[in-house]
Order: sequence, then C-alpha cells, then structure tokens
Amino acid sequence: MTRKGELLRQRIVAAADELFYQQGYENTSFNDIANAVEISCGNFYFHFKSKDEILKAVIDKRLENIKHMLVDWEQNYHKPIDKLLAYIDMLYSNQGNIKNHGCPIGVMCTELNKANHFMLSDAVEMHTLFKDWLTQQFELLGKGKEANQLSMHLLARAQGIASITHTFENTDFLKKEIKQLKEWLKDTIK
Amino acid sequence: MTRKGELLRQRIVAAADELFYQQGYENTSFNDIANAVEISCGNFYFHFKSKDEILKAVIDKRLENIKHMLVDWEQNYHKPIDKLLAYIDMLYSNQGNIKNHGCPIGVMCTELNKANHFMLSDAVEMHTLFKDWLTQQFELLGKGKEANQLSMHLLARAQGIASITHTFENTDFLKKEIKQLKEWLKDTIK
DNA sequence: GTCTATATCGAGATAGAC
DNA sequence: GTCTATCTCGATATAGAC
Repeated sequence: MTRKGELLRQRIVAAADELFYQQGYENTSFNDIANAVEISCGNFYFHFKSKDEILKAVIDKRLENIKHMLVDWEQNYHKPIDKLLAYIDMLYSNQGNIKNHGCPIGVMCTELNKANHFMLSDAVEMHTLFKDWLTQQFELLGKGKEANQLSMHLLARAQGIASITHTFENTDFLKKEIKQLKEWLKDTIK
Repeated sequence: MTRKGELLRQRIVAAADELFYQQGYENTSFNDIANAVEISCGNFYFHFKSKDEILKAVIDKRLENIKHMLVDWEQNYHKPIDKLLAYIDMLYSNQGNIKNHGCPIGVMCTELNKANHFMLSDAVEMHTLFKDWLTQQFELLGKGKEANQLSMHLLARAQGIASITHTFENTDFLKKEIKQLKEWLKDTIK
C-alpha cells in the first residue's frame, strides 16, 4: 500500500467512524461515506472488501484510541483515585457528543446486538478495556473481590447518565449526576 | 372493522412488538412479522398503510401498557416509597428479557434517534410517563424541587443497569445493583 | 379480507475502462 | 488507484384476482 493509498484509507475510516456514531452503522450507506470523503462509491472496494471490513477498521481504531487514552491516564495520574476521576471527567468533556449521539460504545453495542452481528464481541471489547482498567484501580484501593462489581457499577452509572442525557437532551442532568458520582466514589473508597 | 379483522390486527401488533424488541425495528421485515402471524405479506396493507403505522401501533400499545401498570401500582401500593420500590422491582422481574434484549424503552429510543425517525418523540413519551410518575412520588416524600432530579437519577440507574446487564449478559450484576439501588432509595428519602 | 404477482427503490457489491 | 456502469438482492409497497 502506497502512502497516498494509506492516507485515503485512514480518511475513510475517520469519516465512517463519525457517521457510524452519528447515524448508526446500518443507517450509514457507502454513498454517505463516499460523499464525506469525496470519492466515488466504486473506489471503496479497492480499500475495503466489504462494509463489515470498514466496521472492523472503525472498531479497531476505537480500541486503539481507548488503549492510548488509558496509557495517557496511567502517565498523567498516579493515585488510583485520580485515575478513576479521569474516567468520570471523560463524561464531562464529552457532554456535547453524549447529548447529541449518546455513548459511542453503548450505542454501537446495542445496534450490533440487535442485528445479531458477528462483530458484537469486538464492540463489547471496548467496554471490557475500560472495565478491566477500572477494576485494577479499585484493586489498588484494596477493594479485593469487590473491585469488579465496583467497576461495573461505575460503567453502568456512566451508561445510564449517557442514555438519559441523550434521550432528554439535557446536559444539566449530566453535570449534576457527575457531581453525585464523584461523591459516591469518595464515599466508596474511604 | 369486523371482530375478526380487529383480532388479527391485534395479533400483528403483538408479534411486531415482540420482534421489534428482539431484533429492532429496522431489522424486522414485513416477512418476519407475516411469518410470525402466519399471514401473507400483502395482507398486511389491509390492516396498516405502512411499516411506520405498525410502529405507531406498537408504541401506542406500549404506552397503554405503561399507563395500566402505573394505575395498578397506584391501586396496589399506597406509600410513595412502596411505589418507587415497585418500579425497581420491575427490573428484577424482567431480568431475563433485559439480559437478552436490554430495556425495551431505552433500546427503541436509541434506534429511532439514530434513524432520525419522526416517531422518536412518541418513544420518548414512554420514558416520560415513568419519569413524571416517579417525580410525583418524590414530591409526596417532600423532595420539592429535587424531585425531578431524583426521578431522572432513578431512570438513569435503571437504564445503566439494563445496558450493562445486556452487554455482559450478566444477571448477577443486575441483582447486586438492585440491592444497592434500594439502599440508595432508603438513604435518600430518610 | 386474503391472496399472488409485481412494481419500485436503495443498498452492497462487481466488472472493466482509464 | 480511481472512475462509471452495472449486477443482484431484499425491502417496502401496490394491483388486482379471488
């Protein structure tokens, strides 16, 4: 693959990523993506064998992004509590997108689940990356066997906040919930 | 409309309701519904002008179900706290469906939102019915201006629990979360 | 009221010119 | 590598016989 071809491929994946988030995977046609990248519909198949392959590239990209994010948090924060707070703050900084499109992970898992899509497990892996990392932080805080349940609790709270913020298009709710979630965290780890 | 025709119409709506929940609206074709009800695909259009009209009938039916449920709870429980607990217990009794298909309301709102479907607002009304009723209970408990936020908090917790239970196909998580949610409620209203 | 046959449309995907 | 033209398929929807 030449440099130019590789760059176009990345642009396709980036456009697909955004469109899948905004409109969903099935509602996004090749034409939508082709228009966004300004290529012809046929050109697509030089870079990807099928629509599923684009989805795979999008999920892989998201997984890489999450891994990088976790590495960054590892480097920037040292105390487990600060790492957990970084996760919660992600909700705050993404509030605009959440209001408009929901949680990208949750929404994609829901869609692939309904469609009984074979790539569902890859999408769930996005959740698992966060879950395992959060579990680790709770373990470092001495939560032992409870750590996994606490991690999933945090995931669920985040999903719930994203879902209701999206449905009611209400970021005030999100802000208040984030405060409460931080209080819950403080009470839980002490 | 004759009695027989009306009955068939109800069977169609019931089958569509179930299939929309299990597979999603867009993934469910007329053929799927026709097979379930054992009628021909053409026969459909005698009872409904379009697929959207079936969706409308399904949403209307769900709205009616929710209203009846709330009336039942009003009749069976007298203290606001018991009414709030009835809402939480609904999660417990639906755990099997939640594990397999998620929350029917949340999942439908997500799908219609992505598809930018004009009937989204009707689906959101399902959430609003619960929200307003829960708000009322918190008001009766003297929560005043906080009542709405508490109601939305409860909705969000339920959505989050349903989402994670579904994604990880884990009802143990759901059971533990329900316990915690009841404790939160107890602490909140005292 | 219910059926079969068919129209229509947009999607993913392919072929082959350039 | 990128394009245009085309294929195929499944979906919603319609027409008209019975």
